[in-house]
This record gives sequence, C-alpha cells and structure tokens, in this order.
Amino acid sequence: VPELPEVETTVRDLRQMLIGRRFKGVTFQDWERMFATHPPTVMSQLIKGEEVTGLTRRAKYVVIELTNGKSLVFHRKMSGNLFYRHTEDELEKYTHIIFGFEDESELRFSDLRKFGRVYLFLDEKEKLDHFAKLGPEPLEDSFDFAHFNAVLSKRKGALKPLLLDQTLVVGLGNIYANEALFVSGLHPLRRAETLTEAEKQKLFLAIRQVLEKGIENRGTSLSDYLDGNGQKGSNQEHLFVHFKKKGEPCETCGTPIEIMRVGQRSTYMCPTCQPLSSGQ
DNA sequence: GGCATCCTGACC
DNA sequence: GGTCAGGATGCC
Repeated sequence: VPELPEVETTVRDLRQMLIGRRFKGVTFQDWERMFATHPPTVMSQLIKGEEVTGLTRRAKYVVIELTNGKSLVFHRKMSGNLFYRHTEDELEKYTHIIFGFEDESELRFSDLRKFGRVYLFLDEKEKLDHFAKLGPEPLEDSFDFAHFNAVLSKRKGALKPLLLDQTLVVGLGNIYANEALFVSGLHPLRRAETLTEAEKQKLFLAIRQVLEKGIENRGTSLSDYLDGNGQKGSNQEHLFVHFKKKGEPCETCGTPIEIMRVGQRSTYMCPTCQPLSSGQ
C-alpha cells in the first residue's frame, strides 16, 4: 500500500519520536516469515542496547539507523503499518512484531496481509547491497530531467509497467503511477520508445508533482494506510483518476473515466485527456 | 512482457 | 464463490 508519499510521511513522523531511544528487544507475536534476515530471537539479541540515530527513506523502505552501523529496515508491501506507542496502549489488530525501547515505549509492525518484511543489516555494505538494484529517488535534486531522459531512453514498452518498475525510478506504485500518467496526459499503454522530448519532460514533472502533492496531504488512505500515529492521510480526497468509479466524469473534461487492466493492476485513465494517438 | 504467488478481508 | 486491494519476485 504505501508508496513514496506514505513512507515519507511515516518516516517524518517516526523521526520525531524514535531518535535517541534505545532498543530493549523484539517481541514476536506470530508469522516468523516477516523476519527477512534473522530469526526473532537473533534479531532481538542484535538490536538490544542499540540506539536510534536517524530515520530515512529509500524507495518504499523505512530505514532506521542504529548505533554501531546497524540498520533496521522495513518494507510494508500492501498493508503494513508502523506505529509508535506506549507499552500499555491497546494493541492494534494485525500486530505481528513489537520492537521495545528501554523507556517502555515501542514500535509496532502491523500488517493485515503479512507481506511486509523487516530486515536487520549489520553494516553499511549489507544495506547498500540490498538496495543495489533500486533506481534513483525522484524527489532528490540529483534526479533532474537529463537523468530521467537518460534512464527512460534505454527502456521500451508500455509506460504504466515501466513506472512501477523500481529500477527505473523508485517510489511510484499503482496510485501515483496512474495519477502521474493522467497529469502528463499520456496513455498507460503508450510505448516509452515513442515519446517525444516534450512528453518525457511532462512525465518527469508529473511524477514529482503527484508525489509532492501526496506528501503535502500526508499520504493516500484508501483502505489500510495509517501514519506513524495511526492517523489517516487525506490525499484520497484529491486524486484525479485513481479509484474513481467506472464512468465517473473526468474532472478536467467530463469524459467518463475508464478502468483497464495493465500488468495485473487496475489502471484508471481518461480516454480524452490521455489519448493513445501519436506513435502508440 | 505476462502470470502466479505470498495473505486476509471486503464486496458483489 | 469469485474478484479485487498502495508490492515485488521468480518463473516462462
């Protein structure tokens, strides 16, 4: 569920609350499969006594930097959430792992669908190796149009699956890919190799625009997503096409929104604003 | 590229 | 009971 804006919002929330806290250990509720690098008892031993020195985001991963070069990394996949709570607070449904701090507060990993994963990397190299295949961060200054143009020019095929490919550019998921294509006026099946320079420029700007808007609105809460305090975001109220009902009019031109299946994902688009004309 | 797969719950 | 849901991987 969480795409870049949701992960960024969570990281900003947790940064305020976690930095400086020292881990006591890990309490494992069920579903050991969520531990990607070490079994629960081993991970517990390894983080015990380590202090949180920083929180960052890489792609859709939450990265918690610890003392001694370690990092605790989460991927929430479809339905995972991270909450900062006090030990006495009532447990949220679907809580699978609890990371306890020495001061009786804790970080909880809840996930209805159990696709989420937690990783512990013991040094910088382990972490970088895990992230090695990820593409550039779309909101960083280093990701300029020249860079985007260069990476996109090497790729072929329909735009929608390309935008979801985290080796091209990270952070987009189904919601923001649909929104970015609408904003740039490009059809989801338009082939990358047929794009003009001007169209690539539009797409580049649209990607940044929809992601920044998502962050301003503290993420899109359509079903499961909640921030680090358990609150919903509001971006679902500001979507152009994603999650619209079939036939609902496009806000720009009034044409009924179409829903099609592209690469196993629901793809919402306006046939008037996103024609499949030039080039295909 | 397309497809199944990992899961649970909501909706038709 | 079938389909679908903010993701990503591994198999043709």
